Amino acid sequence: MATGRRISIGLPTIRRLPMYVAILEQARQASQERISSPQIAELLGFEAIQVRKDLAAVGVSGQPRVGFPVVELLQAIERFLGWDNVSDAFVIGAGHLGVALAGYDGFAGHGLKILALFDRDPAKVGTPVHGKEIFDIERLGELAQRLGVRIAILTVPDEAAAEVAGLAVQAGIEAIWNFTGTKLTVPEGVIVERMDLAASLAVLSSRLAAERARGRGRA
Amino acid sequence: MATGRRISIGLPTIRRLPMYVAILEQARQASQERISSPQIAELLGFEAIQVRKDLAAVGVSGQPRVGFPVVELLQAIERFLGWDNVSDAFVIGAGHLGVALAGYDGFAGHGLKILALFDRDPAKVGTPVHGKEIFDIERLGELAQRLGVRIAILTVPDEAAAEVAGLAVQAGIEAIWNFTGTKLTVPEGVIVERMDLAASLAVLSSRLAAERARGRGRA
DNA sequence: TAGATTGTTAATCGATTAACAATC
DNA sequence: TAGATTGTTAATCGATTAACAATC
Repeated sequence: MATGRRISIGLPTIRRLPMYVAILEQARQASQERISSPQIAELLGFEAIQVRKDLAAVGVSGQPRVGFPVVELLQAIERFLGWDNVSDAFVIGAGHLGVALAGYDGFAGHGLKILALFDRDPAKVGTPVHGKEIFDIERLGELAQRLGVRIAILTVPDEAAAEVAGLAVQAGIEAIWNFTGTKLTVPEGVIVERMDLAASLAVLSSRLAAERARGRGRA
Repeated sequence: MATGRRISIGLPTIRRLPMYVAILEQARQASQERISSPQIAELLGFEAIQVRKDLAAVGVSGQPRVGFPVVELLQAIERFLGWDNVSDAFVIGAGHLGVALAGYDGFAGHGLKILALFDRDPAKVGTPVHGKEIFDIERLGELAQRLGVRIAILTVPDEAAAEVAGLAVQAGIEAIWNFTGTKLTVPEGVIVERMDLAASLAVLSSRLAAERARGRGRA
């Protein structure tokens, strides 16, 4: 029942919250009113105690023997994540990845709405994709101001990332979701979150390499 | 100098290794022969002690007062990650994201080569993208066998993920790079690595939400 | 030599897991 | 009531950071 927004909540917990959201949405769809930590743990493949710890962090209490209220819990997590109201965003870099993200409809449920794309290439400018306009990057500041956009999704080539991030900051962007492989340096107060393809691939391929090293033979 | 492949190396370390690779490649390009942990730390924005710990984990020694040998270190990390020889992969799901990944040329340097795509939609089958054929998913087993492909990059809609992952496992796929929002259950021995868009977005948007909650006013 | 850097050993920190009393 | 589940407090585990002797 408590709503206290805790000062600090661990990053691992925050990264797990979307999984709870997915589970809880399923439960709501099935008109399930309450769900217990062992149930959630079973569905996600981890331990009940971890579920309870995570849920405690967002400040919703359960009821012994019954579990947690599905709708209330869902709302609390979405509120915590800021997924309860929509934030507008621009995609900068209308390459394959940028276009793919602009067309992804899963963001709608996560409080993210992509309004438009930006690119430097005149051949792309003016040709809408997924019903969204592609503007010249020159117009980033003007349009960010006019539309009050504070989030940029950065999908330019690695070499251009630092420069374009600078433009974004100048344009008043407050948060950059960085899909490039480049580490960005930004003024204090600007949020950068890296979507790290290479890190994920490293985990996959190192495991594969380890397995290969272990299991010789077996033609 | 030592090459000992340590039994267990922490996941956080593995996820940082690609950053070292990027830095080291730059250094090599600049014909720099040695690089010190403070130098690397400066470039990546973390502490020298962490760099030394990470590098120790892959088993290359530095020289006091001089630093680490750039080329040797680079090779050691790439060998550890399995990025030193190419693994073939299929993209399953020729939607926007799948096509974007198939066209991404950054994988070449990371030991990953996408040979072809698969989709269920007859309209997509037979129309190559980025010079790569799109096959009917029915042919996954046959082609995986014939070409010896062991990695699948899963970019189908969430609802189809579980079923298609099952097909992939049946086809002899050993490692799945999962770009869907669905948690996959696979037989023991099959590697699944999740590329978690939602987790990353959660970190970004929760920080934004926290900032918004803190800094009222300031029109 | 003097001094910067490595690598080891210890201390700190945070996250996960365990144990269990409180609750309905 | 009996028993399942919560939430708290403690224990464990692993990762990061600090301190410092060894090295060239």
